Parts: sequence; C-alpha cells; structure tokens
Amino acid sequence: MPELPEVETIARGLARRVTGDVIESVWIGRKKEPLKSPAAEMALVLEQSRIAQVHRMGKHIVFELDRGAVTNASHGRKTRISAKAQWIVHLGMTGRLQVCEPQAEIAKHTHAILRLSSGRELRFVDPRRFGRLSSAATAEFHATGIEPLEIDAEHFAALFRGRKTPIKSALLNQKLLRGVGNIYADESLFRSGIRPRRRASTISHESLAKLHTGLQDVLKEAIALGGSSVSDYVNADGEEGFFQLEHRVYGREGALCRVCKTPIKRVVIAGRSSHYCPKCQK
DNA sequence: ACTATTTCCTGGATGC
DNA sequence: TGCATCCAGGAAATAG
Repeated sequence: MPELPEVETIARGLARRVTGDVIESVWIGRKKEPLKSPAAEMALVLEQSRIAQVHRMGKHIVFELDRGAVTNASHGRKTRISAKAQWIVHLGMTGRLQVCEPQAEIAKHTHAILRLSSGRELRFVDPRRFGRLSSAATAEFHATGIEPLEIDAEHFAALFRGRKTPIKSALLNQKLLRGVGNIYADESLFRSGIRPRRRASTISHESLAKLHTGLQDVLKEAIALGGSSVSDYVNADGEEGFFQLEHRVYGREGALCRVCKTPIKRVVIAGRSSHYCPKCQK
C-alpha cells in the first residue's frame, strides 16, 4: 500500500525512466472506475505531450506535461503554442505504473497504456481499482494539506489544535497533512510515545513536537530504504523496499515491543488497524 | 464546521 | 478440493 515514502520512491524511478519521452498515443480500458476525468479528455491531454517532469504530491504522482508543437490550422502553418498540462495518478492500494516493452504480456487489470516515443509503454495496472487517474489541462492540480516533510513544528502543532478526533485519524486526514497513511501514522505515534486513540487536542505541545520529529524521521528513513514492501508493493523497477524490516509496531500484533518486550496491541480506529505498545505509548 | 460511518473493489487467507 | 466468508485500506460520499 503506497504511502508517501513508497510514492516518492516510485516517482523518482519513473522520473529517471520517462522524463523527456513523448506520449504518442493512449489506450484507456475503462470509462469510469479509475478515471476522474473523462477518458476522451484525458487522451486529448496526454497524446503528443512531452513528459517534462515526474514528481510526488502527497500520495499522488504528478506528470508535468509540455504540449509543445501544436498546429494552428487557420494560417496553414505550424505555430508553437506553449501549453502546460498534468497527468495525476493515485495508486490507491494496489495500483502500479510499469514501464515495459510493447511485447511484454499485458497484466490482468491493466486499465491504461501510454505508448512512448522511445518505443516503450507506460502502463497503469490496478486489480482493486482504488487507484485514480486524472488530467488537468487548464487548472493546475492542487492537492490538499501540507507536505509533512516541509511543515515546521509550530504549524504542525497548530494542525491539531481543538480537534477532538483521535490523533491517528488526524494524521490520516489528507486535508491536514498529505501523504501519511496507516503504516507511518502508527510508526510515528510509537516513536513519539502517543497512543493512537488520544484525542488530538489533549496532546501536550511537547508531545506534538516529538510527533513532528518522529514523523519526519520515519518518512526520511523509509524513503532512504525504498519504502515498505507489505502485500505487493514494488518500485518502478519492480524492486521491493526494505523499510518493512524496520517497522516497530505496524503489522506486529502480539509480537514483542522492540524497546520493552511488551506484546504489541492492535485496535481498530475509524475502520483502520492501529498498532501500538501499551507500555511505551500513553 | 467537524466528526463518524459507510462504500467502493478483488486477491489471499481462513474455516468447514 | 471446493465453496463461502472475512479482511486489507485511501478517499469520497453520506449521515449525524
């Protein structure tokens, strides 16, 4: 399940492989489900666009497109119109973007194929269809929330002021912070000694400062290790990450806390599995 | 204006 | 072996 570190890893891998490539044609398999923009509109935006840049915003992968040469038919000669556009991909739970040769077997649940001028294809595969594709030709895509690696301690603490919701839910709320998912919410709460059910507004400024540091540390460490490979996550080169080996609470129900040997507990908060150490976290 | 709950979707694990 | 049931979870939609 790709969260900020996994999406960052994937975006960097894609940037290395497809930057500069031109999208020559597009095949879109479904009319709705993964699509947020109409299929025809998306194809129109993508085709003949040059991929100028690939980067991450929250859990979104954003392809910055440069739609260079456009024929102005009214004068019968080519006029260069510089137009910017974007292709925005959210991988959901099981979404994957693969760069491959055209003869490579088309995986089950392939929903979109972009044919590139380099002769390769960029394919979007998503069995569970929680992923989303959208395009922005005029209005620039604007993700909600603030990047957790860019926010300072004061603004971070202010996000939770007056919120009665459990801190775990607040961390998952993409309108506050963007990119934090279940794994890194649990891991950052462990690092800062806060139980996931604690009401956000009741947490001391000092603890929130620890949470700010803990969250930034865990995200940076995870990016350095290529993300966490749980279930079927792989990066743009099909390689697994290694941060799952560093998890201190996530997915460790019943296993002993690495700090105090107390068995890790699992509770459900807002429909999400939440893991914590009952001794280390208060 | 918030917060809580439900819904979407399929593969893999589990149980009988 | 086969079939039914449950579970994972991000974010949008819905309800309170």
